[in-house]
Amino acid sequence: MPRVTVAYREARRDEIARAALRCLVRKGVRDTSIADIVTESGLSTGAIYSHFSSKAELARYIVARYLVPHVETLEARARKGDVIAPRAVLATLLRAFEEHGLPPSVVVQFWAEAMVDPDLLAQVSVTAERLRASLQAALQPWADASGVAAPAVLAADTVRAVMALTQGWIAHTAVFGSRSVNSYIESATAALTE
Amino acid sequence: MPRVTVAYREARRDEIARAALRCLVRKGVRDTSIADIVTESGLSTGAIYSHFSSKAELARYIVARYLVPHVETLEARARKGDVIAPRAVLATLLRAFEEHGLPPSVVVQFWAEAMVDPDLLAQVSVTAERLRASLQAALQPWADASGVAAPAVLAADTVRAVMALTQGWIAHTAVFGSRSVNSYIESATAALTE
DNA sequence: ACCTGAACACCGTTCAAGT
DNA sequence: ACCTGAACACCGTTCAAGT
Repeated sequence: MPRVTVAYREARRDEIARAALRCLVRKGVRDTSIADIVTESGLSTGAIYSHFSSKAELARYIVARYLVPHVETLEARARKGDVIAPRAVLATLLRAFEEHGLPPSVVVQFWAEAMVDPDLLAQVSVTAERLRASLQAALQPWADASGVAAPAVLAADTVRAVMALTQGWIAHTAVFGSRSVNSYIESATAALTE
Repeated sequence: MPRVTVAYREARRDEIARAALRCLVRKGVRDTSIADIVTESGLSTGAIYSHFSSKAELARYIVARYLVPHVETLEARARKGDVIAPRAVLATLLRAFEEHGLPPSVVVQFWAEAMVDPDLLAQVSVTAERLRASLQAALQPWADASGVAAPAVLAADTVRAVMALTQGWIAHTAVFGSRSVNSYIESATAALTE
């Protein structure tokens, strides 16, 4: 029987996760220790471990708690118009990402963590699948209007491409420094259409 | 005064780096310990530290030693033809990458390391700059033939786009599983040209 | 039930001692 | 000069003891 309410527990988890996220943004995933999170949150080691079974589970919680709202914002934006072209979806996706607080460098570090933590990879995959399904729905009118034989296949392939292009922008921005969304889309288009 | 030749020293560094790379591919960057490299190489902790000042310097050496040859192979391929379109450069780049042994998941992990190790970021930047300059030279004939007012600017922008598209393929493959080079290029083109 | 903080196993790195 | 491996500071995690 819980002595505190579920809401209290969730608030406490959130408090820890927010403190952890501030550390991650400041110091990076590898260089953030439990001791850092203890200092940042003002709690003790044991308190953190009574809410999360491990550092890895805390990372998974952060992905679920702070990346999913990002995805929801992106979903909402992608559905604002009616017939939306893939370029517009990509631009919306990248601009929404730019405006949100999560730095590309942190996203790349979570990808790397997922390469080494199967549970985190599963978490990332679930989040990505939600985004994928939603973007595909947003692109369906465009695919239908394209007059192609199999518009569902076109929409599915196009969404994967949009997601890969988003990842390209994130990785490029993280490694080589900030890059304008417009010039990325324009030069990628020029490169592919020759 | 060195008791052994420079060549011997370099061979020893290589021996350690190769053992380390086998560990990285098998266990991931974060989960490879010095103890693992000691076991894999058959040397002692001290022997490794008498050749590399830290684990970070070993990582930098691996990037310089095993990524630069990749880059050289890509450079060579990119220059095989005469007037090469960006799509062909991208396809060559991705296919060369596919055929070489370095898994995309390891590349993503090195990006993440670079986010947290300024010296490694500098190393990655130097390697990338070499590749960039070489690909730009390979694309110059195409840019000149395009009849645009500033072909040098077009070539420079296009190369950045090709590199970002390559990073997109690497990140997408690492996170969502293996993806065919052709379908990636085709669906990205379809997405951008609407 | 939730929390504390000392204790534990393990990590990267150092260094006195060998050859 | 190169190498050994015990020693050190620090990491993530556990757990007996408090409230």
